[in-house]
Amino acid sequence: MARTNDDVAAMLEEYADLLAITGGPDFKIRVYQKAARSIGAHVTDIAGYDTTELRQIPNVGESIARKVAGYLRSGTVPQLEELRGRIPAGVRALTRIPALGPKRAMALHQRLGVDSPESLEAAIHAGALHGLPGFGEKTEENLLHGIALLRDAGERVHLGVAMPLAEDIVTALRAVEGCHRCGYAGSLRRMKDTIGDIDIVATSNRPKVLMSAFVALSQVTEVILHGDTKTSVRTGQGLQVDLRVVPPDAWGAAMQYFTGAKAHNIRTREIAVHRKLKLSEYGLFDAVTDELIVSKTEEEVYQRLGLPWIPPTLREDIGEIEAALAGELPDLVTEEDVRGDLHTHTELTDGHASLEEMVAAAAERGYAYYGVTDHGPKLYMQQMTLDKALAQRERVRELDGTSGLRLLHGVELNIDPDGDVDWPPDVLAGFDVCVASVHSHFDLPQDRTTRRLVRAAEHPCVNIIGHPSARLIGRRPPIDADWDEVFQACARSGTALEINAFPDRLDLAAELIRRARRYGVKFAVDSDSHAVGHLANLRYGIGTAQRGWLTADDVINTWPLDRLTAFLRKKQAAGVSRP
DNA sequence: GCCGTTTTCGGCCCGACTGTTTTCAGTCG
Repeated sequence: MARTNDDVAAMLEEYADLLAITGGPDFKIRVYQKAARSIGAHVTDIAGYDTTELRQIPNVGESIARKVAGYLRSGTVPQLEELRGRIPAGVRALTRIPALGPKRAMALHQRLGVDSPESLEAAIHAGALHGLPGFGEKTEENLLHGIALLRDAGERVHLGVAMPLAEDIVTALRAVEGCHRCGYAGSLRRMKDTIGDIDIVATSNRPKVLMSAFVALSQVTEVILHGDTKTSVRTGQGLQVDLRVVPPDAWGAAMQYFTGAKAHNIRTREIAVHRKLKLSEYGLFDAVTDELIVSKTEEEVYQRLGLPWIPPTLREDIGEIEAALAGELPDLVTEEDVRGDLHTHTELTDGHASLEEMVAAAAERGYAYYGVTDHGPKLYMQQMTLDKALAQRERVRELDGTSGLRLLHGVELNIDPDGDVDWPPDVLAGFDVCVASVHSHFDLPQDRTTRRLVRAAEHPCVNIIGHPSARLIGRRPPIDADWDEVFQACARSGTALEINAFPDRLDLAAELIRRARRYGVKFAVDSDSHAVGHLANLRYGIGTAQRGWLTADDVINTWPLDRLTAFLRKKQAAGVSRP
């Protein structure tokens, strides 16, 4: 079930879209978009807020507060209903066609009665657009292409798809003659869990050479636009890749410009304007004389705006500007802080490598400790038994300490629909670490799912709730729980929440991490590796932890071993009663 | 419609590319 805030944000976005289609003033459209973002990013649920409370939220003033309060009460907003009455829903859908915006969507609707992508396609084939001002032959062609693209929707891809592709392209471009620097920016650098397109920034004094090399890459199947400083292509899997080339001295300004979410960039450019400056991808300039002030590094750009450097993973305009101004940016956890992995598998259950191979790979990564957590017996297809687990424990103890790596023998338990787990407490007490996860029954009603997770968290032997929402990005929605209640149970019982680093999970998601953190919950960033190559996925989990504003102190597997083991044992020692 | 170390009124981010234009509007990121 969508949270109230997301529901209200969607309502305000629709209002902004309909304003744009009806030709409303730009500043008004922007304000509704800004209010939608602020409410979407607001950490507490606004259900039950009155207008006074609503107005405390940035970009929510008298008028929007009144609309939202009315919406919370009655589920409707008269002004929105009025616009909906004038603009069929399909006209808003038209603006999702690439290269067709609100202005021309409205023109098509008014002049031809077009009210959906399907009716636009029919109108083009019928020749109805001939003679319509602003719609030439080439435009018709582009619109048909856009409709086709929309139809077999190039879905957003997860980090595990986008990152390797971006790294390949960056590597190829760095080898091109005249390329000074090259890197990826955009949502990929912000480590967003899904990526709509890839932004690449390069510096060179000979941009044309780079552009030619770019469009000639083997991954490229279509050139969308091809200019001297900006070129966009589409890859075989339908992903758009943009390359921007700027002069070598503009590297910092360009990376700043192309990394931030749009909202973050608007904020930084507004700050520039207030200081009589102008910020673009070429640098920070004096607004009056147009004289260049800084451009070489991101640090310089932020510094001249009166801000500390803001880590890419925070650049969403969800409070990082305010935190930066107040000197309260979190000291984010990094991959270097991580001392071990606490959720991994071997071929004893569904892993693809032996215990020895996994341990060697973990040692290679320089970990201080490493948890082996094969599945418990309740996941029947894995055929786990207590004897097998105990035999594995003996082997783990033999390997412990070799290559300087302390091994923890653990288990990934299955949380059943009632919140119970595989083995009785006396068996579980023998494990060094217990992860417990949901693997089935994903669509229970909210109250049952909440109780299920709360009971698992309160179990005296469960240390970590694995992939807590059980989502699979693009394939399975998160389970529906009252997360605030779950987070409180975790904080109360000393149970950590996992940030599962598998790129199609990234679970918990950043928004829920930010909410959980407010209750004082601790986290474990784990790879859930089923093969040696998966250990490196941890970086995606760290990116997600950063997007959740976590510091190393929030993440138990950055702690020294003695602090970690104290945390893992504390529950049982405290004798938390079995629910 | 919102906001304020420039302001309670008067502002509101910036630049590239395309297509249809003869200098610019629309769209995008």
